[in-house]
Amino acid sequence: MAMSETQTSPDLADPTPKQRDIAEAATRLFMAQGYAAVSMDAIARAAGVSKATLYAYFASKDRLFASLIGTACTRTGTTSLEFSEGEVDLRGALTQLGDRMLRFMLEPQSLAIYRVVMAEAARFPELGRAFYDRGAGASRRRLAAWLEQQMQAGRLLARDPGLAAEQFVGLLRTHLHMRALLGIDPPPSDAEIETTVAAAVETFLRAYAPAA
Amino acid sequence: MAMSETQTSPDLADPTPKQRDIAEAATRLFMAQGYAAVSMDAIARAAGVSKATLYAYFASKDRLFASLIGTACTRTGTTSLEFSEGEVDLRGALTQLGDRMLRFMLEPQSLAIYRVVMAEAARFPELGRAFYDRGAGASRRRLAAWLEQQMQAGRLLARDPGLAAEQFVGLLRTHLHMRALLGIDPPPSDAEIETTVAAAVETFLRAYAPAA
DNA sequence: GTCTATAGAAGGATAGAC
DNA sequence: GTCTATCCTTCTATAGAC
Repeated sequence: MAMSETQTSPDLADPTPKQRDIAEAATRLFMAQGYAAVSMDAIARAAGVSKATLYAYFASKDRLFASLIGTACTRTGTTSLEFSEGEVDLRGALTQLGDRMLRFMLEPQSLAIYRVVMAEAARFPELGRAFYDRGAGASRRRLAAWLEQQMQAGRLLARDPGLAAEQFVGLLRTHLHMRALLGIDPPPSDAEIETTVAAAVETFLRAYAPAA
Repeated sequence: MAMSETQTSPDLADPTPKQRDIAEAATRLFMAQGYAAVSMDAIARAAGVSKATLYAYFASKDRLFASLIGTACTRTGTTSLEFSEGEVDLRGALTQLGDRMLRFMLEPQSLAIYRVVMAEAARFPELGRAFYDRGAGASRRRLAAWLEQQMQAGRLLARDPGLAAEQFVGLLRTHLHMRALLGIDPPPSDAEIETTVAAAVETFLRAYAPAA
């Protein structure tokens, strides 16, 4: 539980096939069921190895979980958002950006990692930080920088770009997202997503567009 | 696990002292640690009763959890939001409303229940529904109805009031909320909250205020 | 490195005394 | 109704054979 740094962590950069099997099975199970509900037995079974092999690669359940979820945070953090440079159709750019971000947030993978990190952030504080810094926080930084460019170019009103970025994301993250997180209804349709994005862009532009 | 409805559930409307002790202890533990991480032993110990007594009141761990968290959803769902009637200082009303909603969302209790319901919604689907219907969904309905009144009175542009309500809440739920959920930093200061609310109201009004 | 087998602790749930 | 004591299962982790 102390998560000491002395033990060998497997080199996930160059995994053996078994390491890959273990990592994939364990990640899938942890994301679906959370930390406490998944046993090392279940992981070993799902990975097709024995528990002894599992423990040969990962010193403990704690470290296995922290390592895998941390890695998952990094992987999902690298969502490539493309920010148009130079002269820009602002509405089009925001729509494309919003569409990409919202679809990403609604992916089962994203929802699962969000759920599990939130649930375990108290027990694994470094996961909360990793998730934020590599995920939402990183997106915020990049979006804020891009919005600041647009502000300096006079295409948006000069406001706090960080706050503007958060507001844009907030406008995207309507109850569509919450309901998906809660597993209340089937995945939203393309039409619902497009409606939400268009409305977010519309509101954002009405608030941030310079007076014509 | 099947959560059948045949078993006696304790009457939580008129609880004995022991029922109260059990309910309080178990709710606190479940909210802090999640379903799987809390043992019936731990609950019995925290409540000052034996496990047998625990099982005299609740047929299983499943039912104990579902009953308590469902109750907690109902309790927190009844956040009294006051909606000003008649002629209204719209900015003032929205600011007051936003302040109240954001502070409520940032309360440790609210964050804890949000986390645990998200984490367990797959195993306890009725909890996801209860949480939404009695919490965010109910607020949305009431806020949407109030916004619709304002729209009909000509104080706001006529738009989809449900979407407008979600956007207002989305503007409030910035990274302040996410960081609090992830336990990343200490509770936000009054100043941070007020800034966030003021910015949300400003953006919302710029988008929804009729042309002067 | 990988397995089978198992130790030792903790889990949910119950029997039986009072 | 409440307790103590216990059953059986499952858990994490490891020893020892190959």
